[in-house]
Amino acid sequence: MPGAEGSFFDRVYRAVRAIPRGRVATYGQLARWLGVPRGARAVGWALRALSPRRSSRVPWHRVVGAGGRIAARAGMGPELQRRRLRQEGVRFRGGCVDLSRHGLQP
DNA sequence: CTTATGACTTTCA
DNA sequence: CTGAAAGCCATAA
Repeated sequence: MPGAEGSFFDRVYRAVRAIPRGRVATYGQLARWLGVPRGARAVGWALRALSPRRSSRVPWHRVVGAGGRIAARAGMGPELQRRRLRQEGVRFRGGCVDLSRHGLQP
């Protein structure tokens, strides 16, 4: 466990911050990592509540949906997230991230 | 305390 | 492969 201290939000942020550069994690995996196998939505909630100030220290772009699908909000996210991930050397297959290559545990 | 919402996931048709 | 439905968690009102 990455640290069961603090609020759920803090735990989520800490977990996201712990994602190494060039790798991505899915909501479900983060939830499982936090001890809540079915709390994927809650993780998304925490990321949605991220402020621009906090986002600077939380690599939210490294969090994707199941199968490497981009789940960011339509309008602001998908493109920016894809661009940032590619900037970190993440390979894309179609419109999805190659989890077999950049998954949390390859 | 109850209801509604959402950057999700899985299953079935 | 695409689409719809149900399930589960935390937060806000």
